[in-house]
Amino acid sequence: MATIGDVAQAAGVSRSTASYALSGKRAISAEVRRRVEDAVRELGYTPNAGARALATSQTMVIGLLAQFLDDEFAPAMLQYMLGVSNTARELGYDILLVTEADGTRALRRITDSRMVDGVVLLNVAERDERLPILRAAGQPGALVGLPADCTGVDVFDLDFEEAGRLMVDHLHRLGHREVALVSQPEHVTERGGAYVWRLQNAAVEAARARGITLHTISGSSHQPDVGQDLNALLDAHPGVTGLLINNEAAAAALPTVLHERGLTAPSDLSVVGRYSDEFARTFSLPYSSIESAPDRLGRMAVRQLVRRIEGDVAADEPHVVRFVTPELVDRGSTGAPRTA
Amino acid sequence: MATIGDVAQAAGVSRSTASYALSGKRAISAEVRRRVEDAVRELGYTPNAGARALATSQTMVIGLLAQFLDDEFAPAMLQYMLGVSNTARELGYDILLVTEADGTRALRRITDSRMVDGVVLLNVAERDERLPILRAAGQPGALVGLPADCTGVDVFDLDFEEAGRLMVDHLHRLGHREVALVSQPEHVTERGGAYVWRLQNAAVEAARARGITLHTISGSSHQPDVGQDLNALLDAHPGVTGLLINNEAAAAALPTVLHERGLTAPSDLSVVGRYSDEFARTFSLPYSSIESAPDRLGRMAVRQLVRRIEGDVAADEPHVVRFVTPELVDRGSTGAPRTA
DNA sequence: CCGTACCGGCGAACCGGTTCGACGTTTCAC
DNA sequence: GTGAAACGTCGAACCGGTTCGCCGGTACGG
Repeated sequence: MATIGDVAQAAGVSRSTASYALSGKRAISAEVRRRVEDAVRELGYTPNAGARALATSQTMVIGLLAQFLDDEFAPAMLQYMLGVSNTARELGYDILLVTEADGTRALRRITDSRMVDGVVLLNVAERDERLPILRAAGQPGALVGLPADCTGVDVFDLDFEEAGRLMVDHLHRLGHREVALVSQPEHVTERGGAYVWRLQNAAVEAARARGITLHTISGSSHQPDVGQDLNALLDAHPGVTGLLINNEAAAAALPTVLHERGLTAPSDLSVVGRYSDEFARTFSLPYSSIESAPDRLGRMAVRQLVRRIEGDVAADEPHVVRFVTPELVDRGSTGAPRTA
Repeated sequence: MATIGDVAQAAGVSRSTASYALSGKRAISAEVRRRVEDAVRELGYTPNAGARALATSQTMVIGLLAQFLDDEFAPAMLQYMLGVSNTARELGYDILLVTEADGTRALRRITDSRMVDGVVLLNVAERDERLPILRAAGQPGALVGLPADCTGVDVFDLDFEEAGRLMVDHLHRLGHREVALVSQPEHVTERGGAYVWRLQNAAVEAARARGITLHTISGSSHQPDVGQDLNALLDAHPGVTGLLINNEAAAAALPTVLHERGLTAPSDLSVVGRYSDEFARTFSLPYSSIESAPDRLGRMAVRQLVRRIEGDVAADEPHVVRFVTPELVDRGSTGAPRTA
């Protein structure tokens, strides 16, 4: 492999001059610049990433910590990862992917060894063990998901409270008076997936304010079971005319369940989900839903992270906690309740 | 951050001695080793990855090129990625994730700049543009997917020919005489997804050998459409008693289609799919299927790649092309044909 | 008793970049 | 005509590791 020394020699200049000619950080005569650029082309020179990282203490790599927890719906994670990865590349960064089960050890490893310039944490829990380590590392970090303590990091998440209200209000306006909310499995909540009860609490509150009945259950995240959960719910509350689904597995199972019970949306039952548009298209879920916008959140996180890395933002500028306003995508699965 | 110089100073030895004490590449007295290790602990020393890479020309990073093509079923890719990532970590390597649309440019970038010690290519096409670049790079590479030209790389793939035969034989043995195969969309095949027709050709051949009728169609990879494709198929060939599904989207859509037509498997129709067990569990697909073993393939690819990187295998040792023997997971969706 | 081998440690060079300070030439204002 | 500023280039130092060669001291065999 050609080094910058080879380039300099071929162009008949010193190494430093070659470096300046390529970086443009000092004035270089047009003639010399041309000779250097020719040499680069001819030798197929590409700077050695390790050497550059050592000299500049910048790696142009962002760490992506994706936590795949049991009982969580994996395909949804892919959307976030792609949003992060593609945006990073657009901004000139590569992605070091970490899927290690022990996220704390992994985070320590990549920050301590200076493999990355900053870190994106996905699937952040209420009290995420990775956060203290990230703060100690002194590297910028951006989160997708809302922890209890946001100091020192930039945080991005869907506004799940607003999502809960929106779901309830939507059905309330259509005339529904008894609805049910299916959440993620309890493991997820206990492990710190705060978004589950953020949405649920807001929905409960909105239902009370509107004076309508809201049943809440947590459905399994695996498939034979979640179908049974849904059936049990519908059996237990025959008066329910609307379903709110904050559980991807439940959403995916719902078409089959409704078929089996001979129900169709929206004539028999109104349904509102909460998942990404991509997810809806892949599985042809015909339900109106709150767009969870994973690619957008990943994109926002990386954008802000890169601003911090590159110092475009003053070090003392307060960190942001930004909530994406949920939008309801109408797929025609809601209407007036059946006039039982 | 502490450097090895700091460690050496704290331990009262030279930098080289500290290095040898940690690497064990030369004999060091127990006393000195203890002092060095204490200093490491005390200072929280972690070697700088860039510096080490520069000195050893080893980065301990593997490039993972995941190609997300339109009209291909994205969630399946995640399984491969996780197999690769987790195995790499077990072997001491980190993963540089590349999802760039232009895989050739990305591959050139990460190899030329020596960011990685080797590369895993996913979703390899019949004539993959990334291959010539990989060969020119002179870095070891492992592929998941079978290209036309395998020279210079290690290749791992499911034995799709055997899978096609297995599907046909299985239904033939049960007494079926007219079956249909649903493949991926034609875009996928045209773009070089050779596995589609590798399976199909073998299935056609096996059907001829057994003297049974096999209809073949290519279904859409998106959902509203693939359901229609399936309905059209069943309408056109009412004599079909068995369905072979080599198309994840079709498999996911099938339960709904069968419900709508009032059919159940296996009493009305026998069904054999081709997808991963993980996929089956996530979507509760109740069909017997050929296990596509994405995690296993990813694991095999990384294992072999690391062997090459670490020189455990002689440079001239022939490269391997290894086919995983498909296994049929019985989920009870096949039986004797209905005695129409 | 001497030569040799080995042990344990040190100093220096090297990996391949970037960047600072210096220095000789021009250019230009006064 | 002279001093200062700007321009273009170079040499050297540095980033933080690893590794090679060397050397003094000790053990050991002949």
